[in-house]
Amino acid sequence: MTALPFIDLTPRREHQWFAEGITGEITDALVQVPGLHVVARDAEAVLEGRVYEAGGRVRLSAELKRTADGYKFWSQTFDRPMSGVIAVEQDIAAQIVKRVPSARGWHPRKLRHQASGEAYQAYLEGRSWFGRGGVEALRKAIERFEKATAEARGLCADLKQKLKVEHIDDDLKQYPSLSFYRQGEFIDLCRGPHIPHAGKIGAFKVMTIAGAYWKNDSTRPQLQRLYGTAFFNQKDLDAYLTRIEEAKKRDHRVLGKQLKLFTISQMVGSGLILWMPKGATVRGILESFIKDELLKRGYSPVYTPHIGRLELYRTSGHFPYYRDAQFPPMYHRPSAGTLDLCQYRLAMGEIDEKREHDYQEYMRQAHMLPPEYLKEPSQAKKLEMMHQFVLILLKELHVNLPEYHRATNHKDRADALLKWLMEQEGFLLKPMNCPHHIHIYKAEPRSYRDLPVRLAEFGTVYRYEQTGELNGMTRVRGFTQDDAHLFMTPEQVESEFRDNLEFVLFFFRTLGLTDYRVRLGFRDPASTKYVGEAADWDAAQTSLEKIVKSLGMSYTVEPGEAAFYGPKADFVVKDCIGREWQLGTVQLDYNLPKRFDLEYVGADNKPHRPIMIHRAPFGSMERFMGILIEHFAGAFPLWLAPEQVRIVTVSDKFRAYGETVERQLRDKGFRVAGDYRPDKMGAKIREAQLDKVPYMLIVGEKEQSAGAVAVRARVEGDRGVKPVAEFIDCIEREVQTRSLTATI
RNA sequence: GCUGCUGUAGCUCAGCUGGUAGAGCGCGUCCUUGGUAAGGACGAGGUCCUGGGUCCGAUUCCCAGCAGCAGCUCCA
Repeated sequence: MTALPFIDLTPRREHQWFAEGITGEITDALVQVPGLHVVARDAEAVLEGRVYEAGGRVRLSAELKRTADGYKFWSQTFDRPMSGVIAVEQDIAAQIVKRVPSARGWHPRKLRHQASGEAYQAYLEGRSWFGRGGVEALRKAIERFEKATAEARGLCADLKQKLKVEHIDDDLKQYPSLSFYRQGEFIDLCRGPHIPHAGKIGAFKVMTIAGAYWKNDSTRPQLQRLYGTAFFNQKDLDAYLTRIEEAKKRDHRVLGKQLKLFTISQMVGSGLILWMPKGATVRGILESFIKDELLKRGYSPVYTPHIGRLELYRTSGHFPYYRDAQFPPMYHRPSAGTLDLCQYRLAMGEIDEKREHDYQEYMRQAHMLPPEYLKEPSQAKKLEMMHQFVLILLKELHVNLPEYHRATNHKDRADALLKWLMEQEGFLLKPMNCPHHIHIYKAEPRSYRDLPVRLAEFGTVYRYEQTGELNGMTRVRGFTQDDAHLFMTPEQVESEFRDNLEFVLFFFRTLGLTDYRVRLGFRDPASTKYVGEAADWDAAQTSLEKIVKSLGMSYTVEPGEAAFYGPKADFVVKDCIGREWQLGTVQLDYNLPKRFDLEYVGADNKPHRPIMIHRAPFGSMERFMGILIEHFAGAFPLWLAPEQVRIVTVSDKFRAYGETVERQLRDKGFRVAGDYRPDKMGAKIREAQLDKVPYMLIVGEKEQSAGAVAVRARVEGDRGVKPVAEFIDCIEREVQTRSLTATI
């Protein structure tokens, strides 16, 4: 091991936790991570800036892929469990080491017992990979070889890579042969391609490490995944990192705070947006903009309440289908909630993790949680205990439910309970507006002459999103959709759908949103989550694609992305760090009209079933606002800016004149503020710049005597002195045309 | 929900492996009355996320919870 490189993992506070040599062992262990090659080089490169190497350079490599940003690389997911815990630097380095598989006798050993805490040292036993191959091994070419599938399976089994074996059995056995890559003695099943050898990587950085489900399936085990990026040289890497930093400055969560657009309070609840005056101003302008357009296009405004009876959502299917993503139902009888929970689980026939906590809580409150329940490992027995609990509850409530008692299995018991629950008055915070709008449609008989009926509302809905999904304004638990539901004859579907796509495009164009993609969400034929007849789906999907084609839009068809009731076209945009969000959406629905038994009278004087379109050009005001903040980097165009003009006085003496200018602008309907503090003008200008106010009007001696203002545009700077009236003309025009200039 | 990281003043963060905390910006008061991105002085402001535990002593170490961040899963 003499001249061999090693990683020095600097512990958080001191160095003496690790015996010298341990670091080499860690490198050694890293080598064994499937898909991760460790390369020794001459340089002082660091891993995440904190892992130093004595005589060489550590590099990670794996699949390289060219992207718009350069090269990206990521490791394969690890194949074996970890067994060591190391207290080192708090970030990446520790994570890598922590996750290294145990193949070579990786032993954690308690090093020292602090007053309370424990520190661990970990060390490896066994021969060193470097020890045998040395640096030369790392410079070896990465070679590809192929094996017949059966042989390949055997090789993976020999390497004790059980997930690879599983992968072959599940998905790869259809291929006659499989490819491997080898560097020295490291062998990995991989489709490739690979770089010729790891030395090709000039600079890399491990970006993040995170869990990922095996085969992206949340019921399967979770593995660790390393994300990194690699470039041919350090300069390109630095440039890339700088670009990322710049992008993060556009983050709507950062700008929203800085510019006082919105806030989120833990007390009010996570995922619930509090729109501050400036954010609310922008939203209000957007809403009026939409409302005006809707009126022009023949929509009728409606208002509906924020809650509805559970029965409504049972009929629509939303309550049973999205049960876990909703706030709990509200029953008048408190115990009905508990029975509802039991009914749900008896119906499912399993104890789901998500509801277990709630269930135990109810049981505990009812003094009905026996220790046996907690210890019971069998799901079937737990369900049986739940059933016994229901019996007691029914008795105590004096609920006579003969059907429940007669039932011999959980499914029938669940049905009996459901029947009772349906008689109980219960409400749900509305997760969707459509059921309410449907009942407006149903409130009067409809003739084909009335169609299409277009009902629009800024409808606020509530969904209990998983904690891990919440994200600023883009993923929240309460949001307002710029929603509308259209009811029409089959003949009208095509033109209505087309109009709506154009509608969305019109908004996006107005706001300068050009970087989006169109996604056609179709049914996944293999999935059971969809309702309705296959024939309806096929018809809907075919006509949808036809319309999109005829509009000349580029799009991708994505099976499995449909709503449960119908196919849809979504407009998807990226946020400042490249994550995709669905904004505008137009959805076809043949199912809800059936569920709610909607009708219209046709020309033949017979009842017919209308077809529905759900559409929301912005998606939700919250998400749209979030994306818009990032799109404009907080610098809204004049027509949207919460503060359009700021008066800046050169000194205190000109306050009175400043106020007359302010009044003139306000009378014309502009959003204007005056900064009359006795600070230096330069400081006040700087503040207005940072507040991203489009126009500053500097007033002092010169302006006062001329009845004018010195105009400073946020982007171009000083534009010279103008009479007030002339300035007003200018900005009136800019607002009317919804100009997007000066928004950088 | 899962994996990992983080949680200190209004904001951004520092606090050197345990002895009741600091900076910059912001805020307040006073001085300064100026010409296109930061004038100066003084001052106020903190349950160090919450709850347990270890210890003579915990912001610091341990456990649990909550919240935020990144990724995965989900997204009507």
